Amino acid sequence: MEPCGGWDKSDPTALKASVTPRDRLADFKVGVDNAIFSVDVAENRVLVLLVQRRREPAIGQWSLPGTLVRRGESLEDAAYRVLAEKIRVQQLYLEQLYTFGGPGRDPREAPESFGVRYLSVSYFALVQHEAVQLMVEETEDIAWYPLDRVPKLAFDHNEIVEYGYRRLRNKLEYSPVAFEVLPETFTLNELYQLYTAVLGENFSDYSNFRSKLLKLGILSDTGIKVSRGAGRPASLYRFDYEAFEPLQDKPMVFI
Amino acid sequence: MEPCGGWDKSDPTALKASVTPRDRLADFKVGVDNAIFSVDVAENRVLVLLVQRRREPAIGQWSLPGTLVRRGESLEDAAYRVLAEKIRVQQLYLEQLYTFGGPGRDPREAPESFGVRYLSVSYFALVQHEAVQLMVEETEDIAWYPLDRVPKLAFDHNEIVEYGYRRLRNKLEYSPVAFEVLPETFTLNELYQLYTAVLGENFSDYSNFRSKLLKLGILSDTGIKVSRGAGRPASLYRFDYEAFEPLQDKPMVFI
DNA sequence: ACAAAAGTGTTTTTTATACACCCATGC
DNA sequence: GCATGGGTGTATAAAAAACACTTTTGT
Repeated sequence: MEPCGGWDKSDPTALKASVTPRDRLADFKVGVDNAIFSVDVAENRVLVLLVQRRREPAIGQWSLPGTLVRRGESLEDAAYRVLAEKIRVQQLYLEQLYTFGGPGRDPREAPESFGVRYLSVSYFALVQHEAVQLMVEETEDIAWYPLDRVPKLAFDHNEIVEYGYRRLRNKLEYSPVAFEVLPETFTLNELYQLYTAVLGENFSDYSNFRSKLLKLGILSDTGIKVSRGAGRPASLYRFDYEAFEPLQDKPMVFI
Repeated sequence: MEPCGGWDKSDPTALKASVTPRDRLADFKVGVDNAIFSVDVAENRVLVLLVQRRREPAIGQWSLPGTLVRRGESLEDAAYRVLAEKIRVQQLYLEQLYTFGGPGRDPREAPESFGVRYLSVSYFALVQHEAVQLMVEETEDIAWYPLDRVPKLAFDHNEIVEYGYRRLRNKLEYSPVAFEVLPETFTLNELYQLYTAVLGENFSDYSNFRSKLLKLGILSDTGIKVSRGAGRPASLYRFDYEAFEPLQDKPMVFI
């Protein structure tokens, strides 16, 4: 992400360190923070899941749901665990986002201290908004926030949200994530709404979106018609995993 | 720049729980492994920098240059430090790649080591091959390997190389990394060779590549001609950072 | 002169964009 | 009937891909 110019950062103490390297190594606790997104199609907006911290540090502040990694637990397992603690959902997409791991924000992590370091591996998740059930406890607030109304979060979680949203837009354009988060059958308009909510109103007009997606040949018409209020009933489509398979390594654009 | 986790760092309620979560947290050593790529334009191939391990575990096996993170050292600093220990180079591009952190990925995680986990934050780097000076010590082998001849590496490093190469191709297509790794002035053919080596012979023909890049308006002709052996002398171009700036957030394709 | 590399232009095909218009339903 | 959302087609512009051709050098 950031190009780097001069790099003469060689540590003068490196020589000394090589004598007793073990003692100078940092000890880490590793945390996982999830940027969980969903799309509220009705309101045409993207939401992110926040929890209110009920412990120090940053008690009372909103933050991303996170946890420390336990013995024998993989990073991804930890991510799934926090997720399961906060929401119940059938379908979801999850992938690693970025790792934030520097010292220096916390005075207790001063270079010569013996305190442990805390590293955060962030994960990006996308869930189907309508199907999510929040696991609200009395002691903890948990809520969906529209992206444009996210408050100041604890730590640097605002940055993680930003980063995650960028990833969301890229994923929508270049991968079939949308189908991970749609019901098994859906109308093309529902798909279009999803894209519109994330990418903005002007990303493409509906009829061009239709033809482009249908031409890809990865959607199959179930033939079943469904009526959403007034107007002509729409066809229900299904994502065709078999047809997608051979395309999966090739770059593709879902605009 | 580095957020800490959203998890708590000292949990008083945890201790009175029947299963004490604090004790069940994993303790980590965090390592940084660099996938350092360069392009040998003359031989038309992509190279990755490997070192032969001098210490346990996996002694004698080839691996990516890596190190454990020290107290007070950021992840990126650690990445720059290993880099500086292995090579000397003026220009480079470096960014975080992925974090591998499953239990059991490092043999040092044996039971008798009291449950310490080894986590690897990998970094992707691209350097100018001609300008690199390898820091060869008597005790350590260090070498450039063509991608198609990379041996079985220690740990999960083959996977990291794969992942890094994928990143390299994407970066070349959608960002101006190439210019980070080219001399300040270069011929369009040198640029083309770089792209060809990474993306393969058939990614575009030379004349189309030329017109496309020139039409972007981010290269300025210095007017200086230079003769590479036989044939008509080529113009030296320079990457125009000012002209690129307004385009930098927009998606762009360098194919 | 001629091979080799640089550089220009033209033609064809494909893709993107805008938008006009028909279709099927609820009220 | 007519408003509403679903769906098809067409006309134009832009971009990608293929390739023929000219220019300038070394030998």
